[in-house]
Amino acid sequence: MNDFNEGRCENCVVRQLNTLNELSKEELKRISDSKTSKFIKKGEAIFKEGEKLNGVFCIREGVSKLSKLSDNGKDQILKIAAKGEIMGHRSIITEEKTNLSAVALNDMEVCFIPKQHLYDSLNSNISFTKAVLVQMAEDLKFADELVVNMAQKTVKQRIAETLRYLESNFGIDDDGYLKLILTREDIANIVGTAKEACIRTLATFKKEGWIVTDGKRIKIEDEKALYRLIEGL
Amino acid sequence: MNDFNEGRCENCVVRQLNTLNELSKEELKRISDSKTSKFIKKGEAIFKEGEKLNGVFCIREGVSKLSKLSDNGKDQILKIAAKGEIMGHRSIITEEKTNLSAVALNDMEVCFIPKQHLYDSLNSNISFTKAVLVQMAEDLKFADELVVNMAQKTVKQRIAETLRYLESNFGIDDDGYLKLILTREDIANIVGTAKEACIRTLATFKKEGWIVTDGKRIKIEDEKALYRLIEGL
DNA sequence: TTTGTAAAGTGACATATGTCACATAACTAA
DNA sequence: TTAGTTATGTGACATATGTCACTTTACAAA
Repeated sequence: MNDFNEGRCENCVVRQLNTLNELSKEELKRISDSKTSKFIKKGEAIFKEGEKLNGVFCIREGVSKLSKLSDNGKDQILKIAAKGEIMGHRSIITEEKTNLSAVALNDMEVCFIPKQHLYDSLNSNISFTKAVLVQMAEDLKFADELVVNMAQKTVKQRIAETLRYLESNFGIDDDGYLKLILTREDIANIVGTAKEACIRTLATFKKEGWIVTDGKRIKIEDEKALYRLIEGL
Repeated sequence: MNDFNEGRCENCVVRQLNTLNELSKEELKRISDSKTSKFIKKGEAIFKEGEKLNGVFCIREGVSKLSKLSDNGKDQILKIAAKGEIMGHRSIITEEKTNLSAVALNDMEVCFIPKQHLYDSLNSNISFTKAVLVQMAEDLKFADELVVNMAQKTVKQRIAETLRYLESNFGIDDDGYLKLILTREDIANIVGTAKEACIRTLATFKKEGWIVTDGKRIKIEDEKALYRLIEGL
């Protein structure tokens, strides 16, 4: 975590806040200058559950999964974070060890912001603090929905929902396939099922003509059908 | 929502913030004075999912369940809020309709704080804003854990976990029974299962000698066994 | 290319859980 | 108290899902 290279970061927190027009010019520069960036290879961890973080990470390039180990030894993916998103801020705010692990889903470049910078901003800039609060409130709403889905929906429905989520959040390539390519196991870990069940479910979706697959790649063919499945049954 | 009586409230937000030593005396008084309080009968709703709230509620007395309707028509209980806790702040912060319903589990007295008061404090008092942020970050961590439990644990484990939760958060009465008495259906709605499954699971716990029941009332007899179940299997 | 490893996929099977259809008990309001 | 309603409890059954034990395929490194 020490071999960070100096670098500028126009995305990340700064960009998010910029969007919100909340950070003063000076503050923006201060945070941006202080940032160092690091390259992470696909499959490598940025941080691990239980670690004490010294700052937050924001994503300059690439995608990361945020997951938590269950007592039964399985990994539950709670969020997929992409360019511009921050990771690790929750635990910095409560001043605890992090409750999640972050692992790169493809090659990444991340920026590191020492926690003191964050605390300084939280203490001095109320607009900044409010912006972080609003973000956290939205994350909480998302988590609430996730709980309901996990508790009440079938594996089929959750996988359909995940495909929809992947499409709307990460888009499709020129051939119409989901841009973000996950292993079947990762998909299983998102919906909280076994990889075999995930594979079989995708196979039935394919048989129904709702999706097309090509190796790991998935293309949604019948969005309507997936929607119907997600809601009714 | 209009028949609130004028009243003072020493608990609620004010008390929470007081504990944090964050609110200025004047601010404390301002919020406290502005508050009106209302009595809610067991089973009545304080607000319903999808409503636009004009402020937040804090609990002076009694307990409320916060739940969300799933597409399949079932109610998922996401949180049980007790004396001193605030409800509805998430949606006020993001300025959306509320995503949850709040229903009284017993007779309650709640205070209402108009949203403008909250906004004023959020805008002027950075310590207040930070305190709310920290609270929200903790809620988020709790939600993360809930997701993992829902996704990875069996109904048995989740029910055991719920009993432990009820004991540690609401305590036991003189006979050792859980103070907070819930219907089997409510417990089922907490763990996301059918009420029949809940009833049967409690029956096996009873048969194993881990709990004792008396009508709705439940007493934990063998805490260790429940712990073992929650973790391993 | 070869070879080794990780991922995808399949089949058989056990089991947990949901659903339906009731019976019974507990509570509530008149 | 009585009647009506709500909650508890039980049985039978269908099905979704997890687990284990493999085979096959894709991919990456030597």
